[in-house]
Amino acid sequence: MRIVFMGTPDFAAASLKKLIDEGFDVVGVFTQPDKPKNRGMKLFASPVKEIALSAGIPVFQPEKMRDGTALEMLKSLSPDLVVVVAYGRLIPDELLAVPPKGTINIHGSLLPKYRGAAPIQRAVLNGDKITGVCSMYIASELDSGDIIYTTETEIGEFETSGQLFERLRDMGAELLCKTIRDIELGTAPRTPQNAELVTFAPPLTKEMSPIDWSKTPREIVKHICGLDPWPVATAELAGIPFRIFGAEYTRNKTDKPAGTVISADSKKGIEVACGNGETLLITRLQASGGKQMSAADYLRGHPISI
RNA sequence: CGCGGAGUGGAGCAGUCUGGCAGCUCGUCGGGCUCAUAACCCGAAGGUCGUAGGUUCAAAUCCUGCCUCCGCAA
Repeated sequence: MRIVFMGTPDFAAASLKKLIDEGFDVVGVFTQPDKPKNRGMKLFASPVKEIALSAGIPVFQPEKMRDGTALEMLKSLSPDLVVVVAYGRLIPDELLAVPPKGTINIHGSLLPKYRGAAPIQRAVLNGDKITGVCSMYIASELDSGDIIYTTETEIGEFETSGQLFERLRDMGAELLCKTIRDIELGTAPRTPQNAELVTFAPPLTKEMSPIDWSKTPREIVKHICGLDPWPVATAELAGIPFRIFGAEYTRNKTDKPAGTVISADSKKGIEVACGNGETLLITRLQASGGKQMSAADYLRGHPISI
């Protein structure tokens, strides 16, 4: 079965690599054009492109999806099935119509929950205990297609979006292989999404970074974990701006206003007042110009007196 | 050459502007004290000051090249 793969970031590259390793016949790869990134604004190829090139698979990087060139590229490959994983573009209907076995997608949530760009981060942010990945047929409307298979997993209390991302990425690659095999055998199920349960996961923005200390400790922990590795939670503690990476629960109570630094112990970390008179211990942070470090290490070089 | 920050014993920092003894908070090791400790007291080890060159009687400090790490820019 001739397969065309479309994807761009790390999340997609893992699936592509799995397909290649499992011996699927990947005849072509679509990925977004190289973009300038990082310091120096150097041009970077997407992770998917690197995998494809090292496997000797032809790479296509159309600038636009709707001017006809992408359609011609796809037709020339005469795929039986198209697989899309985090391509970063909507696929026009005329491309969806090309492969006889359909166009499928891997999504990082239990659809119909969390349609959209940031399903994994939103699940962490909202404090969900369960999430997962699913495979689905692509329909014209974003993430609205019929579900094929799902895999569930628990979210750790202190698991970051980045950590969950890696797990779901690998689970997604597994699920993709199973899905393709069953499509080939003709045994793949097809379940429409329950429209009443649809929710959306809009992209994260930097405006979300500042911690709202009036929330509960758990909400703040979820905020910190959900925004890691991007855009990262921020807070001003004792007047100093920090990026916050880790926290632990305490059993302490305080009558100080939310956001007040209660203690700064170079053995433990920085304890801050939250909502309901509860407190949270900040254990990992980064000051401007420095690198990420434990709060205890920071306090050894920069003592904070209460 | 997109903008900016930083490299100093094992960790985190000060010292650099104004050149002149390698310093602070910890950790480690040894000893002491205590019913007890992530407590306290005494002592010790551990550093080519990122790297290469330059200026100087003298460079962590001033000048130049290079390397590495970090933030912005998605």
